[in-house]
Amino acid sequence: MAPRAQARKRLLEAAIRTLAAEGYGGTTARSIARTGGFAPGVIYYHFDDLEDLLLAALRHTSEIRMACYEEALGSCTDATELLARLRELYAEDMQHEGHIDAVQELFAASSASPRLRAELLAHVEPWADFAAAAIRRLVQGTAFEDMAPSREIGLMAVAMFLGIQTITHLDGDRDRIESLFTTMEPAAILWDAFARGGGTFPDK
Amino acid sequence: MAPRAQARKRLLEAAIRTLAAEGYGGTTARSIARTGGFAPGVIYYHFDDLEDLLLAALRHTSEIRMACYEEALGSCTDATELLARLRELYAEDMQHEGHIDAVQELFAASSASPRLRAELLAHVEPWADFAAAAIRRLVQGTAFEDMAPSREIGLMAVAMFLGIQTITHLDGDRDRIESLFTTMEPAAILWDAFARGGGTFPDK
Amino acid sequence: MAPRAQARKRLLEAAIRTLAAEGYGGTTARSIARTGGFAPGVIYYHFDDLEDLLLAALRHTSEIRMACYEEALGSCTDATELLARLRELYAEDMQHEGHIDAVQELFAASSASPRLRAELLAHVEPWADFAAAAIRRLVQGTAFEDMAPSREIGLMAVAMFLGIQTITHLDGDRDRIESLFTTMEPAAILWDAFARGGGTFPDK
Amino acid sequence: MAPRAQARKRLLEAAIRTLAAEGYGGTTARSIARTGGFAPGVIYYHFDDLEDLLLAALRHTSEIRMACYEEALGSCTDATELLARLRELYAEDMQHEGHIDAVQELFAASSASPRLRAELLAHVEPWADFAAAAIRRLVQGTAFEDMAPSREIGLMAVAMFLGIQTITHLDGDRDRIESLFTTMEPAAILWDAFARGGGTFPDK
DNA sequence: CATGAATGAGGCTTCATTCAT
DNA sequence: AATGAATGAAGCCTCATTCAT
Repeated sequence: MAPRAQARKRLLEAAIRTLAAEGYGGTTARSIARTGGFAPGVIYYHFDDLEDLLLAALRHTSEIRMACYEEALGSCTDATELLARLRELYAEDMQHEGHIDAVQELFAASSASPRLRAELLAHVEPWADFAAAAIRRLVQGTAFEDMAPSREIGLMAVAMFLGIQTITHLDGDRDRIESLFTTMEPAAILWDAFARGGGTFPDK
Repeated sequence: MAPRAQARKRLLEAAIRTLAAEGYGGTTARSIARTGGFAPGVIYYHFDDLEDLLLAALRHTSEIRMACYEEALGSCTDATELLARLRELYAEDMQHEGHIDAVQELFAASSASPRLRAELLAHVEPWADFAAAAIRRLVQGTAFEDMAPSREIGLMAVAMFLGIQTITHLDGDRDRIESLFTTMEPAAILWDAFARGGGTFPDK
Repeated sequence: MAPRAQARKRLLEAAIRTLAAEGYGGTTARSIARTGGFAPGVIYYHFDDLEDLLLAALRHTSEIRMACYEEALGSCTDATELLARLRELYAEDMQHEGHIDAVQELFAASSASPRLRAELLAHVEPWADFAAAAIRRLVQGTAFEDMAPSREIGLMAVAMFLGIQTITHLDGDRDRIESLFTTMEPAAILWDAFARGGGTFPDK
Repeated sequence: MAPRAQARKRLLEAAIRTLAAEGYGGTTARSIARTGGFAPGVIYYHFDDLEDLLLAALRHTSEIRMACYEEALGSCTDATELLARLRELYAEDMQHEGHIDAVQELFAASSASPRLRAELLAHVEPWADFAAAAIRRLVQGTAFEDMAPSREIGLMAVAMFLGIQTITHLDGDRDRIESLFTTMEPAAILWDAFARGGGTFPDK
């Protein structure tokens, strides 16, 4: 790998790790450098500014995660299975360096930087589309098929994800999310029964 | 009103307005003082430090809004009506000095301050309970009555609210939220028909 | 005197003294603060920028000096006397905190700051006019009266002054200037004789 | 040409061009390298440090210009012609990569570096001598011959040149200099008439 | 109660310079 | 000979906070 690209990657990952560990407010040139074990000056050798580095880090991590999610959920038509896979993906996210926490911090900081805001907005769109597609697959063939204006529903799904993240962040209690997944399970089972029944509820 | 309390209130409101207008990053002792038309020093006369002021501002605004919401939604058992009232409340929120934007900024900043985090967490709980109660009223007497572990559902409602706020913040497009309310309308109508039918779907 | 104005004056004078002592390159927020015995932050309490402070210092010192020169030379019609008074003024300049050296440094730095450049240009104009007026008084009633397009001549006088400063700066040898004044003396005497002779050269 | 010497020359010229284009403040190792299309590191291969490069650049450009001036003015005994040739040389200077601007910037920076100051001083001397010689040729055979202590007059000529440069720099208006040359023309013509008359003024 | 001048720490960024390749 | 990544010091500026008035 070119030394240039390798160095950039080191910086991107130090930025992500710092965001996750210290929050946006604690993500300074110095703290990133400390995390990555390099001098603060290097940042400016590879990026125009801190904003530039953070933007690049956002793109870097978002691409990686989007690819994972697409592969894992791309062909899922079953609510129960969808839920199970989401649960796994989420657990995986939590272990990988804190990608999600980093992104969360960037959302939080968005009002500080127009460029960051624009970049985040550009990332929300594909995630909403992706969520909408997943939901469309679920709804297909049921009575709700025509009713769901899936664009808005996709956006709501992304919103819910963000909101849950935000709250989780507050107490650092990741089990809370486990408990939400558990809460959803019966609903997913019910849904699948309904959908398989051709869109009518099963007799109780 | 005691002059002391009046002065405090001036500070609290200046803090809220500054948070909404400049974001957390732009909320400094100086900018708050500029907004409120007083000297920066006053802040330290009434509060221990900036964190203290911000915490008090959070409590102040949250109490006021909670009272409004309780009065407006407290007795609502009808999904269509609930949606309509939420819509009104939201519009009202947007006009009142930016309470919501201010709170949003504080969520964003939460990772910077443990005390802030704790305070926000303490506010999420009652809002989740409140949302859960509203949902319980909706579900009562339907087939879903026993199924919904309403605590978690209440939390998801709050999460969704936060998430939608976050996204709205990104592009400043408040119409997007209007469009979500519109999206939900048919679902609310359908639900009411189902609920009034004693928990069975109406024949199509 | 208002504390505000007093503080500003302290800063202006510290800036002038630092410019004279350390040169433009050595005139940093820190060095100015060290010179004046205050914290670097104060500068930004009273001025927008370092540039702003330096501009204000230029105006401050230029006004003071212009007033002195006007008073001393305003009514001088005699070359010998003019020269003698210039000599005194110059000696005085050298003792007063280094106003001249400071201005010299700002000229030197002008290519670093468009605003500084504009300000200096605005100061050159009145000095050139002032020099032109002095020369016009000398020439009046002689054969050269109509010939001298005094605006340009005034500019040349200012240029010469600046250039001599620049060179003097190089070796710090102030006597060199004394020697120039001495060089000019016979020419001044000759001129006065010529002028008093109604514009014809005296017999040798 | 030895590759070594060729490389040095590239550096020298890049330094001159950068000084002229960006000013002393903008002349950094990086900006010089960018101008010349080489890596910043090369500078330290050929020179001890930046100061060393700048000093060498000063010598380089000064030698070249001095040779030009000597050739063009060396034998000129006529004020009118002297003026005309100076005008040409000056126009030529302006077109050649900005030698003059570069030197001007170095004068400006002189208080930052004792070595630079010494070097400039060493260059002023020969230029003053050169100017003195030119003036001596003009004065020869006139009534003023004995009066002019030409060393000081030479210095004043150099000073005036520098000062005019400084002022020109301020507004970037090169026509101003043209206008000064035009202003001097009648004086030169008058002088030549006087000198050719053997040192007495022509009858009017 | 309130003011506003002052402080000092710390943030971002640039730069001369070094050094492994 | 040349490259370009990396370093560490230092510059500008902002900010929470204090304190004399």
